[in-house]
Amino acid sequence: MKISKTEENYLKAIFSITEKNQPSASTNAISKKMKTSAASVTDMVKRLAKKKLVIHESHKGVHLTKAGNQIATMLVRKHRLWEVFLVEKLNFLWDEVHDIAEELEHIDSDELMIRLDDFLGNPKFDPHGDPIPDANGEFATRQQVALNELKVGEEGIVVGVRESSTPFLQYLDQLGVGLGVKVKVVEKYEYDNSIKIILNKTKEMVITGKVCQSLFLQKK
Amino acid sequence: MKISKTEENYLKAIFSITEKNQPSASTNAISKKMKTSAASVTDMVKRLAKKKLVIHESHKGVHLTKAGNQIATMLVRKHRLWEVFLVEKLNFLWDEVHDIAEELEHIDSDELMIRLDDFLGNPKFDPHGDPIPDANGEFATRQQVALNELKVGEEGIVVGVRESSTPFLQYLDQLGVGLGVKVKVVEKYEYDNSIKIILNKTKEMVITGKVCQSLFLQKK
DNA sequence: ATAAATTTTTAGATTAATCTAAAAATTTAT
DNA sequence: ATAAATTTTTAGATTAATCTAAAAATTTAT
Repeated sequence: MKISKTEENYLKAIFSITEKNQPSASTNAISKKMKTSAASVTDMVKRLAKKKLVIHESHKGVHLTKAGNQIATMLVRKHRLWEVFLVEKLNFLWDEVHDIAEELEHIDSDELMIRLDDFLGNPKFDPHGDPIPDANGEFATRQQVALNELKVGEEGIVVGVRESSTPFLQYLDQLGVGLGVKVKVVEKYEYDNSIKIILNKTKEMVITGKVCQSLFLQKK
Repeated sequence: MKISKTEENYLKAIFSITEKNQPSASTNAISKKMKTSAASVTDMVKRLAKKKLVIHESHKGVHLTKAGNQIATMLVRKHRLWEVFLVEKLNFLWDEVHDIAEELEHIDSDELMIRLDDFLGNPKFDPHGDPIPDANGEFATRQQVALNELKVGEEGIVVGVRESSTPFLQYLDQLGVGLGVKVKVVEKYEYDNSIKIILNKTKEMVITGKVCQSLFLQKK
């Protein structure tokens, strides 16, 4: 069965909406993510349902079938592997790779992905710290906490970000925060949830509660 | 101006037909290459003409404008650079890369191609020995002759093939012929244009006139 | 619990890319 | 040089993906 690039993008949108325990994705939520009209979504959802990639009850939202989920997961795998390639091999910055990977993920060749995976050393996480599902669709898990959950005196290493928008990533670059950076919590300010930290045992700074929530660390 | 993948493929088809001094590509020739009906070609050609990518006189065939030629050349550049990547970095064989490169060539990012080119060491020829146009669209040239033009006693190194079909390339693999192989002409048989050669100073064999015509060598 | 607001679907159109069949134009062969 | 063959174009349809406007269904608020 042939699946168009557009259909693939809808599957990915539904996947990302239902990822966080949401039982189903609403027409509106999908149209927002896909930047199309709600009417287009209704149409497309019907087509995907005919192909058994989603389950749709009128006015109740959609969720992926096993087959649909498999396709979406492989798109995530391809996206993240290409991002590793772009950063590790072509020296792109972590905030520059999303759009290109968005195109590369639609290249259809299992053999290519096997070889790319090997070439990259079978990475388990992408340049933003997001897990790369393996060829069977299994996501690696990792012991991690958001920075705002650390107590004063505790230390950790940055392993991921909650959000991969270009502005956020560039802001982190400005602060000197990236994956692998050591963080020690020096002080916590209840008043606005900001935190004073030391980066790599050298650089002291205060960061806002908003940023703290979006940084994942592995405790030491 | 946005150019669809389909439009790009038509431009490439017209490029490859007109490449060998043909002043224009006929509707039929394009339909054969694109595996579509002649009617579809007429339609598409009109659309490309409206975008100033081709010149079309009814019933007389089409040729690329400067802009159309530029796009086609960059597609060739991208195709061949990706082929180098697939063979050099991902260890694909030279007969396995065409279809994947056919997809990768449509990825639209100048920055990506600059970095890929650098990563690969700015190669001038692809895994089949075909020249890779530079970012300005200039093709490298090379002193080369077809094997059938060598005289008895002359030697050369295989630098290219006239045809990159999978069967031909696999046949060459079987013979032990690939880019970089040294060839010495030992004898020429007028009767059927076959030639007796020695490969890499060790392996003697007779190859047919058909194969001789399709192998390009650099004389020593 | 019903009216108002919101969400979703339906109806009807549009555009890109394709098709087949028929008509028109061009080329080839006698 | 004209008839036959071939090539190209036109006409009219089709499919995927999209849209706006209106209708229908659901949810929210009084």
